[in-house]
Amino acid sequence: MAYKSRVSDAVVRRLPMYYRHLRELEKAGVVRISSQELGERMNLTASQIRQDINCFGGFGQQGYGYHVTNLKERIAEILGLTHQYHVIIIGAGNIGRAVANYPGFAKEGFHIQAIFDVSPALMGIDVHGTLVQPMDKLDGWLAAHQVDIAVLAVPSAHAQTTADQLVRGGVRAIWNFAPVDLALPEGVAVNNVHLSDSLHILSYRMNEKTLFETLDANK
Amino acid sequence: MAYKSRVSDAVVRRLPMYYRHLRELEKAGVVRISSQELGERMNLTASQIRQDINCFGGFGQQGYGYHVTNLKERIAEILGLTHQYHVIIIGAGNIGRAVANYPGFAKEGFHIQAIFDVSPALMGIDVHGTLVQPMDKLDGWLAAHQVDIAVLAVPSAHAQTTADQLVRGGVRAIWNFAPVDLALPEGVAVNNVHLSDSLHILSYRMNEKTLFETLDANK
DNA sequence: TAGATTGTTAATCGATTAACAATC
DNA sequence: TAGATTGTTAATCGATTAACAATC
Repeated sequence: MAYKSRVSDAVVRRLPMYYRHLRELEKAGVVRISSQELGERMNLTASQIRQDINCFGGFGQQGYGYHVTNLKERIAEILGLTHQYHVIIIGAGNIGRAVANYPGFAKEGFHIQAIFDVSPALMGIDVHGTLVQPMDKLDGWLAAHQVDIAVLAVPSAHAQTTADQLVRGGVRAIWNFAPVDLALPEGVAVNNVHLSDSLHILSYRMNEKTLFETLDANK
Repeated sequence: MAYKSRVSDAVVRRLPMYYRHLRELEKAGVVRISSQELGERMNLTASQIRQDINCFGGFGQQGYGYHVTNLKERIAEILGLTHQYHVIIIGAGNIGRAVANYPGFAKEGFHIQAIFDVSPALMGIDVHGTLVQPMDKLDGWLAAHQVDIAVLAVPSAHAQTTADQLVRGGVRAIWNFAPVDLALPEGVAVNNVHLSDSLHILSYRMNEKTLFETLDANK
């Protein structure tokens, strides 16, 4: 049977935010925090924070609140940040290279093992200590190495076929930067970074007020 | 009084998706489409599509459906993509440069006018036809030019202060790539691209099943 | 006209908030 | 112990889905 997530997307999207704030609090030397205080900091209700955390277990203590470091560690586990991951990057364009050069990844357990591209001009170029390989080496690489995560940073026209290739090769998760909604089999995780969608949302928000003034006037 | 959005975030987040699919359909020569067909394509219910679209007006026709090009144009207007925008980039690191080099932006009306960075090593470097300027030129630039959108691609430690500086300089919208939740006054739009949050969500999803097997076992 | 499909109202479902007993 | 704050159940709110009359 298809695996059905037990935690709503709304909650999952907040998890990295909790992790970020807890790390900051820990860094600032805060030892304990109540759902009330954390809520004020994060612009959430205390109730929501307690509900969210209790999807995974009771990590707090009545009368005391939450131990910052402990809760941070629990959320790191929940997010899978206590594991190590083998990562490959498909596409050595601007985005692929920016991801490869992102300093925090290796520290968090995401280790870039290889980077592939079609363009002959980029062949053999050194990207953050990894040499760009031609795409026709991809199948061979997948056969020879265990790859956990593939960063998909290819033009949209090739995104789905490349994703299929990655899935056949045993990749467990795809971090997709192509402006496309991929169709993937059950069991392969995906998360999208749709940059142009994000810019369009920004553009919507900065124009919303004017938009409705116009729409209302034309009624 | 503070401006309260009339359209829920859930709807706004779907708008760029509609736009993307309608552009593809138009390109494929599809002239008309029903909410039913569009829903199958986008994995949404026909009902939801009609509800979403009717937040902004009745763009369909009973018995016919929606005219693809017309609906695409209406959504482009809603998203503010029929305007031209003056954009500056703060931070000429990997992300700032990747954004600057993104080919689609100018075509969609987002025109990069200037790029700033603190690092002396990057001064005067040409990024996609624009010379990197030192940060102390930013205030002067903002005083002399009308800037609609700032791309904020600086280290998190400087994100809030830089954002404040941009707001003082009259910037109307911030596209934020720093892993920080900015505090901004009413009337300044923001949208975040939290790359590490996105990766953490991917990591969560690929581990969720195992996670709950462990959590359940420990009960 | 008859058939199709929208726009819109009503019903349902799920997420958020409130309340409070449990307990540290 | 008394005070504080969680974990959890119940109430509310909002988003999604279903239904159907309007109409092209």
